[in-house]
Amino acid sequence: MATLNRPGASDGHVCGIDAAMEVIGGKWKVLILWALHEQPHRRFGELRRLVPGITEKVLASHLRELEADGIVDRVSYDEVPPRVEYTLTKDGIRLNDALGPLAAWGRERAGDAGS
Amino acid sequence: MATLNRPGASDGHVCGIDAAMEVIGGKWKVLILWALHEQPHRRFGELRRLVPGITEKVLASHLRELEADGIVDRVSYDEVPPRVEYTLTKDGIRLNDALGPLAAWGRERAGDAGS
DNA sequence: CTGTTCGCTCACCTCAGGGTAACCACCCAC
DNA sequence: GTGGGTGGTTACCCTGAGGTGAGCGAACAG
Repeated sequence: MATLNRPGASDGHVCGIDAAMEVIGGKWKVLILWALHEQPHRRFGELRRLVPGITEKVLASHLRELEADGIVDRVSYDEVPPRVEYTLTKDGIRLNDALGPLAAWGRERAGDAGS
Repeated sequence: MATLNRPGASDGHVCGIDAAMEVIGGKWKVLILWALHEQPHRRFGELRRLVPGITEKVLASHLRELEADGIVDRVSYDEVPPRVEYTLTKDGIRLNDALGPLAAWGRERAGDAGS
């Protein structure tokens, strides 16, 4: 509905999708989201193992961005050795929900040739 | 469940989302998709105008990638001046459908502060 | 004859996101 | 004391997606 060619869109986005794309635009973001979706309350090291190939730096920075975007919640326990847990916020859960159909589409076309 | 930590995923993807992300990963892909969704059968120049800020080179390459991925259909009429029309394929339409919830999520959090 | 439209293509350059790797403070097991 | 585990941080480098600008070949307006 003409969301695209409406010049007065709020904050530079022409439709909701690129607002979402800004959040999940990182290379590993969706994988982190997915890992967190399957098993909430993961720790840093667990996440690193769950997302094979990611480096600590990138995992940390992505986690920070997701936290800043209100997608994940970071809880650090003041123990020793230091323990930090990451969870999805309500917004993050809804984001993952919204990602569901997209995942289904991708899986469908990966399995089926997509005729 | 456990799609993530399953090492034997088909072609390098751990879940359907990153398969989808490969398709819509370009900076302007979703905008093109969205423009095509709102009004099918757009021409190159129209698309360029509909997606403000994109350059010809990038539009052309993104269009080519989308075509290679079976998302858009390219029909070139052998007239003069040359005319080319782009349409969404059935797969593209379903992709846009799958993008719907994501767009809703983005719009919701753009408008609402996300409490 | 010049300029413009149309749908690109080519060569070049920039820049930010991501990769590499070392390091930190702390504690426990050996 | 040494090594390993915790959860990071910092510095540097590097690749590739994307931006810039020009041109092309035909027709048509002026």
